[in-house]
Amino acid sequence: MGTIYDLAKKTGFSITTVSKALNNYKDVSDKTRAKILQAAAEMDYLPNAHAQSLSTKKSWAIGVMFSEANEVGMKHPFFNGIIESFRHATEEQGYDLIFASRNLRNRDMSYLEHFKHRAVDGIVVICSDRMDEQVQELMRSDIPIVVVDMDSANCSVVYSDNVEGARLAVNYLYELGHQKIAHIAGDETIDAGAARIKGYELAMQELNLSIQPGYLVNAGFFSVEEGKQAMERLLELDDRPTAVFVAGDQMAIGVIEAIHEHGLHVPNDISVIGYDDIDMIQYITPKLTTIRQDTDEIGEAAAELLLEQMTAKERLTERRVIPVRLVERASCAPLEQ
Amino acid sequence: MGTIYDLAKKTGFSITTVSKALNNYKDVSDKTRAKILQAAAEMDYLPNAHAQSLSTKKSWAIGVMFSEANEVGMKHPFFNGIIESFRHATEEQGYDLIFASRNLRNRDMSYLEHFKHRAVDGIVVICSDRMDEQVQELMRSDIPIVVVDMDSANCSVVYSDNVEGARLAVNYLYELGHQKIAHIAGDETIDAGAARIKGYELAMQELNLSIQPGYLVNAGFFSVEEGKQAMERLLELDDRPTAVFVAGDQMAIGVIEAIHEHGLHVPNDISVIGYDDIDMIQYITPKLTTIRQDTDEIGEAAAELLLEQMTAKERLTERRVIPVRLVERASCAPLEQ
DNA sequence: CCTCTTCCCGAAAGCGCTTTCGGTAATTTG
DNA sequence: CAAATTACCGAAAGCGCTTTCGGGAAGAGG
Repeated sequence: MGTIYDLAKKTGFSITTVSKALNNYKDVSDKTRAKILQAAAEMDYLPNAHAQSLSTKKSWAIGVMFSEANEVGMKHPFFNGIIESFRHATEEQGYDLIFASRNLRNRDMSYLEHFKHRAVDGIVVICSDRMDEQVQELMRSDIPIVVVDMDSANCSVVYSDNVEGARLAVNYLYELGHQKIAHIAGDETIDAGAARIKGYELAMQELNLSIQPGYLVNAGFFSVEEGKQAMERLLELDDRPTAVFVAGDQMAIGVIEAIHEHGLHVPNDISVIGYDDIDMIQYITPKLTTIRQDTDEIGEAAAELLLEQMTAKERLTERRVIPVRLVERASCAPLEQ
Repeated sequence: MGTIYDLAKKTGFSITTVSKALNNYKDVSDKTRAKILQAAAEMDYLPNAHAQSLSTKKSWAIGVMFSEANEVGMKHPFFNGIIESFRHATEEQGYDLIFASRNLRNRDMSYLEHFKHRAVDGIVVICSDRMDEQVQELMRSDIPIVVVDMDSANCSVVYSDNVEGARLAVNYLYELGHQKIAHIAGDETIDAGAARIKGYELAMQELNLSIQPGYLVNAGFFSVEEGKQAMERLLELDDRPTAVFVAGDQMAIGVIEAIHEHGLHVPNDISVIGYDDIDMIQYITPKLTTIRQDTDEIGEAAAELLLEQMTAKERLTERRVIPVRLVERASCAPLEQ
């Protein structure tokens, strides 16, 4: 591989000139640039990123923080889709993603510390837990940062229009004739969960529908199992809902399972609508009607906001709300009188 | 944050001593070490990773290469599970993962070049395409490397016992009374696909069953759609199989869909067994019986082999074959005469 | 009391690269 | 043809850290 010193020796120029030739400075003649470039090609020269970063104070690396909370890590299809599109968008600009471990050779440190240690140019947080002290710390720091799927006043954020999504769902069910509409919700400590609850309540109010006791049930952290348990609570009610809006597709899967186990039919007995539009719901029975979050768009927006912030020297706090839409499949049916 | 120079100034020692104190050298007294450590804590000192790497020639970073081939990227649940467990295992040793983009500031370079540029300590390749020139180049290089889900003579590899897995599947179907067993296969250019074909043929032979014409159908690259199409070809046969072993769960989903659309029932009319055991197949109807690949184990083994190789200075070429097991669910039934 | 260890510490070189600044040679201008 | 630009190149400092090596001070041994 070799260094610029080797290149200098080989071509007879100084390392200064070599470096300039490599970096397209204008004060080096075409002839010498050509010589140097050729020599570089011949010896497979590659600049050392660490040396570059050290002297330019730019690392071309973006740190990503995933929530470890629910042990989902990079397995969750929704967050996955986002990070994948985020990666594509930043990669085009020449950035690499680095997933930081939290221990630096035994001594464990915070994410912020680790990212400072690595001297990343920016950070993306993909994690729904606003209570996480680590996330708070990141948001307080002065490193360019963008937060996904969570709101915050003091840094750039991008998330889906959850209120509107919930409204779409409720209105859709209403148009099918349903009035007894329940909501199986995500935990309120998670922004997405809270916003969907808000949208649900708003929509019900707008339609002059009252939310019956027990119709709003907290199902925690979006897992299949929690969804199932929540639905079982609804099924125990004397006055059962005829339709239920579920705050996440995974939960919705559990919901359908619970309904089936009760000997009831989806959608004939109970209509179910989910949230997210993860791939797998096209293959369950019945195919799930849901509110689609555009992970591509979210990832791209996040990349855009972060890049913006890395070039601007000051802290920006733009908020980008990505539209959602309803995807009609087979899990909702008109209410039969 | 500050540098060791600041620390030196603050404590009155030389940067040499500061560095030594920070790195637990034994030739610095407890008293001065304590002073330096405290000063470091007070000013939130963090070592600069680039400077460290530059002088130690160790970056504590592992490059990961994903297949971009089928546009799955990090979305595929199987590879995802692997990378997640790999990450956990390497993180414990203090390594960070870096997902390299392939363009360095406009000029696009190969993965190998990029990894050299970044001076990673090792590489993990999670990608099934052995024909990919980029992968070949990586394997030929002298950077420590481990390859997942693919075989190779000249670097460390880890993959599932695909031959045995196929055998398990076929034997299971045979024990249920099936004799007309078809195989919807992955492409032979992919090692996993080829090995499962081999296992299928071997098992059939061991059972003295003949593979009828048309019973071995190539379904390409493991997608739902391709699985569906392959099954449609089987359904057109005069002498239909009573059971089919499908080389991947996603394909199996398509297979089941095709069968249902033909007005037939799984498993009563046709038994289906998949491969992988991805999460979602527990939620389709019927729940898919499958051969489980242990992604946790695979990821850990990969980490282990890579770490081994990074400490050993020479090239190791260990091969680790991870056992698989059959997970019985509801998509296979005894053959009724 | 002198010599030999042992214990601490620091000077300096080096890792590979960027960038400022100044200087010489070539070119243009009037 | 003299003066003023312009074009091209290199010395040197700096980025933040590690590590070798040598030397002084203190303690141990005779």
